[in-house]
Amino acid sequence: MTTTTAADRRAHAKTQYNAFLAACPSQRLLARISGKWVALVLSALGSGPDCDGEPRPLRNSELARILAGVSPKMLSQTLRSLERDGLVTRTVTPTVPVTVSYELTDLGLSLHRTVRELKRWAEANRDAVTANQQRYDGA
Amino acid sequence: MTTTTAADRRAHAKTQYNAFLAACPSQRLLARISGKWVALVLSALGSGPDCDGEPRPLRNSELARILAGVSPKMLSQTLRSLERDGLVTRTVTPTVPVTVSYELTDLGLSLHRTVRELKRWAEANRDAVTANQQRYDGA
DNA sequence: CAGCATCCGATCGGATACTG
DNA sequence: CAGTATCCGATCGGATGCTG
Repeated sequence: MTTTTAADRRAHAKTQYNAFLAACPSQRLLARISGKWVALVLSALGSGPDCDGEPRPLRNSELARILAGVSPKMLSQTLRSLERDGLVTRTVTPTVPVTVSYELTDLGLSLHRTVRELKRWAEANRDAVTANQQRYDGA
Repeated sequence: MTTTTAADRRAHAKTQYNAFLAACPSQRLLARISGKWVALVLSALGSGPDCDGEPRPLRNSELARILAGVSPKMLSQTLRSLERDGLVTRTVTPTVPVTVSYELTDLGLSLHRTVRELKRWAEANRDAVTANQQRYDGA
């Protein structure tokens, strides 16, 4: 009985596909930037504390202030994953108490520019999307 | 006792910030495209079944085949949210059994182009990021 | 000041089974 | 064929408390 069921085939396809997805750069990138705070951190570091200036390094506490609602845990977690990917650098200055500052790398800067494109799309089409949603919900 | 604690202030800031985030177009956009299948659906509809052609409408089952590992639930859910946002159209042809096809709207097409930029960044920098991660993990 | 550990609720996504 | 409903595990993100 070589009954290969549809479920079997799907299971196999899924395994294959998961492997593909895991290697897929687009998926990895999306996973990277889709965190709740990632884009905001990139934005803060890439546009300065007022979100409309030049890139410049920021201290942990400055970031915490700019990203008003962030918990220490998520800020830390976000920054470490960005550091791991080589998108930001972490610099420790051994003052008392210690000072830590974060800065975009060139790689991070280039991603920031790309993300800004997305942001522009969002700003340009926000109203259209909202209108579509309301039309859809009303129908 | 007007002891406004740091926690109080943070709670307030958080409420404010959550409201801001909810309205923030960037956040909404990220929430939109960061679903596991959203980018893949956009990509399939925007580049044809071989992911390297012209945009063209696809049937539900075609999408299911292209996105090999997707469950019916997530495919449906993803498509409906995209439809709600006015990024895809859903067309029902009353054959027997019914035929449903999905197609990018102009809005969806413009988002697809933006997402492709991200994808290009990912492909161009995948190796650099992977190398950074390995260096980080080894250290 | 910076960051980690723990606990917990909310949400996401998958498996399965069922309807028009 | 297309879509829905339910259940469940995994993950995400927040709150709190503690360390160097």
